Amino acid sequence: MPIKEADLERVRQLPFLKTANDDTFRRLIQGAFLQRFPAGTTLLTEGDSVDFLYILLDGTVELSGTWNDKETILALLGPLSTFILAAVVLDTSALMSATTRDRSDILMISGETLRRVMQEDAAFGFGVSQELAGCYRGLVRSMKSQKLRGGIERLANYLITQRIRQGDVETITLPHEKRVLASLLGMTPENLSRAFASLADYGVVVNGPLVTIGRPVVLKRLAKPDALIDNHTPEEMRGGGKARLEAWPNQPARMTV
Amino acid sequence: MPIKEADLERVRQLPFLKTANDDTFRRLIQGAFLQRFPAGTTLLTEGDSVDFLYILLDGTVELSGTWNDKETILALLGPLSTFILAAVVLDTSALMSATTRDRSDILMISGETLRRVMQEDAAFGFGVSQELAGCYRGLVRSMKSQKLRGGIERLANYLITQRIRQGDVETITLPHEKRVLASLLGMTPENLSRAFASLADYGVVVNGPLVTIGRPVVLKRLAKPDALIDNHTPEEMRGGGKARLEAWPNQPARMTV
DNA sequence: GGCCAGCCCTGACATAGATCAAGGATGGAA
DNA sequence: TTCCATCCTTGATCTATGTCAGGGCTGGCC
Repeated sequence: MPIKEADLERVRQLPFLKTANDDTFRRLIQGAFLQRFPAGTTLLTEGDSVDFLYILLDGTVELSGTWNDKETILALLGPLSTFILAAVVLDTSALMSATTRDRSDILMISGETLRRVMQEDAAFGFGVSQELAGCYRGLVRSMKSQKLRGGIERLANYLITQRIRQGDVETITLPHEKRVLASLLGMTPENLSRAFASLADYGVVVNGPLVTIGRPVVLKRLAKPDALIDNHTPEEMRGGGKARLEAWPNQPARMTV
Repeated sequence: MPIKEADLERVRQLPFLKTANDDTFRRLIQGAFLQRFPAGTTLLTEGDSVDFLYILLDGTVELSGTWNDKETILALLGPLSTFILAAVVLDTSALMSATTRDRSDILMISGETLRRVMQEDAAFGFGVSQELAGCYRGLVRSMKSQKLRGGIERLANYLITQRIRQGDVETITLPHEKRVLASLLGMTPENLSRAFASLADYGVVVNGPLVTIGRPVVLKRLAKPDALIDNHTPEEMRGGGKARLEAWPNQPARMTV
């Protein structure tokens, strides 16, 4: 699948590639290729050695981990997300599996090339560091959410985050199946159902994938959102450019825990 | 407190400083200073803006997060650990609080200088990326442990990890108070106590901070340790040098979840 | 020695969350 | 249309974990 010029333009705007010089960028995409995967494709299984950096241009990718026949979703990525960067930088095997959840267009960049050019283009290397730092901070937030909050509180905060990211609308659309959301939030589908049911007392009405937040203030009083856990950054992340916009440098709508 | 030559030597051996050129290193330590803190000092509260990179030369530091009057310990660091690197790289505020747990010697490096030299010395920048990637992977491991295992299993794996790091001895010494360990493992002190009690059936005998693992094989059958969650890297990390040694590039004995 | 604070353990109890089982809604395929 | 698979919900039940209260042990200090 040929790489379209428009795609290159989009990729070039990624924070960690924006700082790269033209030669670096050229070398990175030289050996890169774009591939379209159907939904449900396993791109990578945990433990696999990693040869490519993946950049999701379109679609959805799920990052998951397993142990003892149990599985949990660690992140859900939307377009213009980078993944398994850490494994590539360390030239080691992946700790998470990556699976497409929708049909997805993915740009794959040689890991070896990436490591090489990082050591020659300091500005690019700095960009990669920033990206990694953002990923790290995203995980810290997830971890705090997981260890400090109960299931209902995690859900309430998820809804509030979605509401902001979808533009302060009254009715949001859940971007994923409920059982997927449940795993992301660290609970069973049954418990997610019950959690939604308890939120009825707080003005939350569920209708399939549509969730109406009737009394945001009341919900907020329950959720107690916190800038040091919940990343309420709306849409304008890409564009601001240099601004610190903190963690998750390139995270669009759907991500979170 | 003057920086001793021996300390500089040790710091210079940190993986992410080893790759730096001499000029970079000189510039980093130029404005750096070494400070000794008593136990229980809060170095940084979550939400604070971060001006320095901290390098723990001696002692113990706890990284914690809070929400809604609850607190949880996210990591315990021993000598030659770097912390809040991510916040420094992004020039943003800290997501975790940092507190000394023993008397600690800490080297503080100007964050601004760090960011500047990263953009001039690509090899150093690459080292920082590797360090960040290692931290990220450490957190992924913690997250998987937290979401996929129950409390007893987390404890069992913690003990197995400690046993390996302390040199495959029969009796290990818990490096921290039990209530601290409980928080790190994501449970209450009461539950940790009970978890230890249930491990008696698996040959674990507790005597204050001394834990004897009588039947490691039996314990292992319960714990089901997994290379993609538990980092069983023993001591020789520092020294191997270039080897990928994977995550947590500079993590000595006490760390884990 | 006697006192006190901090840490740890234990039991009783309450709550959150998981599991099991059943049934309803939806949507695609025959 | 009918059939079937998938997803979601709900109730009953069980398990894990948190909470509260009591008490023992230790070590510092008067």
